[in-house]
Amino acid sequence: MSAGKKVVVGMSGGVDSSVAAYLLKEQGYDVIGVTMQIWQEEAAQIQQENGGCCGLSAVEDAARVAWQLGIPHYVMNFRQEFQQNVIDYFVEEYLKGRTPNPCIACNRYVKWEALLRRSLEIGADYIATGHYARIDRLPNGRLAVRNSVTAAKDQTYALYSLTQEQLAHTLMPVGEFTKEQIRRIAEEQGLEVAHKPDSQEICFVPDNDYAAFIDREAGERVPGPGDFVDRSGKVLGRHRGITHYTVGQRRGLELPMGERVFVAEICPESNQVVIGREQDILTREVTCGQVNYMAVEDLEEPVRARAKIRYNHSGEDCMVEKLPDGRVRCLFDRPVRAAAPGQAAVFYQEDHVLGGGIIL
RNA sequence: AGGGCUAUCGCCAAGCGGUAAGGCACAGCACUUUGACUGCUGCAUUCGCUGGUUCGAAUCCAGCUAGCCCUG
Repeated sequence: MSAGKKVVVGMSGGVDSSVAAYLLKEQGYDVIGVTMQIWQEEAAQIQQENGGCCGLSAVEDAARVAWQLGIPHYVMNFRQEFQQNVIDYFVEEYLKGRTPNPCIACNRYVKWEALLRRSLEIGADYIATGHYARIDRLPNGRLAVRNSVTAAKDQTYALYSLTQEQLAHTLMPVGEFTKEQIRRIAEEQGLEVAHKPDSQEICFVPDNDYAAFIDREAGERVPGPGDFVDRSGKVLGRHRGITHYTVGQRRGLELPMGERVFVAEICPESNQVVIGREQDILTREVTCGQVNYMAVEDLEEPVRARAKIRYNHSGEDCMVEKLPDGRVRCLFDRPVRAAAPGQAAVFYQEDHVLGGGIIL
């Protein structure tokens, strides 16, 4: 069934996508390696040092792996798409006092819209990535992303926005293995990237100082210092600008309140950052917009599910209900902490993705 | 320039003659393919200053300085 099928593998130069390419080739696919160029050269050089997941620096590594595997390798330029849908989005969200997840935007707009479209244009049947996730056909006929065999390496959270059409043209061969197995396969194949460190942090922010990055990108538009206030409006101190904070944050507040305090809310209009105690950042309910349904076509009735409100979240049982206006309300069995507007809430049933949306 | 009270880490705060608790803040590390959270470690050879008593004082005494309060 895989014979002759053409698949474009997005090769970042890391272990995962390298092994993905190897596995597909072994399975008989006609594999083409593609590395996406997504940001400026200068930044790429800096990033090279920390082994980013999606850097230009990766081109050389990817090309070498492709050569070793005996598959063609191309570089595609997606800088504009990345700038617009990931970087600009990231900056705009912070300016609005929200907390974006750039990986989700990158997956949706760059990997699965731009890369998939261009791959189909050049005659490919699928695109493949090195994500630790699997795609299953459910009894109801729908395609859904499912947890990888290794819960520790699950990446389904960042893939909730994929459409049926996109899923039908996607392969994720790495999802059948554990990270250790993948590294071992890379070693066995003599791939130099076998021991490359895992990527982390935001790939396009070289020094991990995202606030400074926003300062550079937004320039004049960056809001200046303002007041830290408590829930009653009492001024507690001065903050360095709302882009430096995110809901649930504790460190860096420089507020000796005698007990641990957190950012409870960010108000762009008044340029205030509301400070609260542990209990103040707990919530039982969250409303989401920009909903994508995956395991179901629509949500007729409220259903039980387990929701993750951030990438690294074990999840919390809840009731998911579609509102008349199309938004979705999530009622948790137990309070969740620091649900940040801008982050995604992804709903799971069993081990597959039911759908998800952006927290309002 | 009458009386009273207080002066211990950036903030708060234990200590009451036996050789400086704790919390918050802060820093580093760990964790982490988003921002966060979390965890671990570190953080006053010194107790407003100067003398005195004592084997030994942040703890007792005296003076000085500063702040607060009450009377003028």
